[in-house]
Amino acid sequence: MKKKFLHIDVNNAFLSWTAIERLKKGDTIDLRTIPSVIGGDESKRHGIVVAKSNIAKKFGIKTADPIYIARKKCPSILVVPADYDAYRRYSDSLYKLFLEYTEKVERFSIDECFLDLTEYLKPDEDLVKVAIEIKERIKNTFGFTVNVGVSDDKILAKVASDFEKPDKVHTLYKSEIEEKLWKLPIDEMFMVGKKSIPKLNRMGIKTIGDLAKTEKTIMIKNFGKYGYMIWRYANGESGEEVNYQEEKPKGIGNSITVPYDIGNIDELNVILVQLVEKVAYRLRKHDMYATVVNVQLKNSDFKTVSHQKKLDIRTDTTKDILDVAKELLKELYKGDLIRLIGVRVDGLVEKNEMQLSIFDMPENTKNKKIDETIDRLKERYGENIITRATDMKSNKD
DNA sequence: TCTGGGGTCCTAGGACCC
DNA sequence: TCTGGGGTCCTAGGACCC
Repeated sequence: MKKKFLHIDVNNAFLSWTAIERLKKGDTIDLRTIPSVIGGDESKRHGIVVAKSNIAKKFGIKTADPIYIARKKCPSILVVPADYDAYRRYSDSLYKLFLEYTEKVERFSIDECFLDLTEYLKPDEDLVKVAIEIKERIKNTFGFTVNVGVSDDKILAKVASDFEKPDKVHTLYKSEIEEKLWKLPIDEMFMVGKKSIPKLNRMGIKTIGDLAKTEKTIMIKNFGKYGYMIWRYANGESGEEVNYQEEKPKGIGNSITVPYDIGNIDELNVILVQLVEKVAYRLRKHDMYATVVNVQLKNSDFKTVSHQKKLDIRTDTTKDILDVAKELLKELYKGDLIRLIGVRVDGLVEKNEMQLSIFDMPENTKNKKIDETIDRLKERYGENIITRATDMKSNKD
């Protein structure tokens, strides 16, 4: 049976959502009607463009541009900070709305969802009509616009939602790919990034059609699995399904670009503690254990290095993770100037799957108790209220 | 270049085992 | 030792996405 997929993508999500929030709070200027961007704090060296208004876009401002570049392109640009709590709320409301249409909803990112309506439409119901209805409902209920892609292939639905914006419904059925997809330049293909483009160009592949018509075996020979994947995508044969079961995370990470380069390990350790606190807290909120700990450093030359360690025992305690993270940092740090430090836990497993080994319980009990207490305080008073006493030595001398 | 942060997936090479 | 080949696990790094 022919599948019925929708891909819904919020237009300029972060900027639209911030604009609405500010209007609600009495601001008279709609960020969407002026040259504006959502950006990080330059004084903390987080200064890049996260989202832009359509007017800002007309000045040539692109996502991930440093803000000083955005200012060069448009001196009158208004830079506004992000409000991730608000974004999470809008995302949740959207998701709830989609569940009225089908239980097969996949949250692909904070501002994108896939819907599988194959078994949820009445015989006389038209998929495009439903798409338009959803789009209009969102606009009327929340005050922001979306694009909806309609297709019988999941990835084609995603590509379709990226066609002309904003506030549009586009179809890209498999039967339409020759006319609507193949003429597009290769860089507009989903999953084709700037590293692959030169290599594809050298093979004479300039359009998505060129890719689709290249021999499958040649793509596999040159790009391996990845080559086969993008070849299928270009041919409208992704075969992918909507993953609507709530997906458990496979890893949880936290990293920060520090306000100034750091050249000593004691200072790095202090930040490492904060990062591990956050990561371990989120890990416990997911009711999961980690089996791998990873520490990453980026130096002032933007060179990135990382070390990871598989744990002997799965854990969710801050202390266990911190002990390993400190070891990894020590191994990793060669004395240069550090711009970014990050911690990740990987190889996550669900708690209920765990075979309780009585051998690793006693010494863990104390740390578990500490974590539970801290988590409760965080829930009551907010995430930033409490931080474990860090390495006091580095503050004393 | 004054260049963020959160993810997923893949690959290549080394260690180790039989 | 002038040392095969296959499988698995682990690690580091990179490409890509939003």
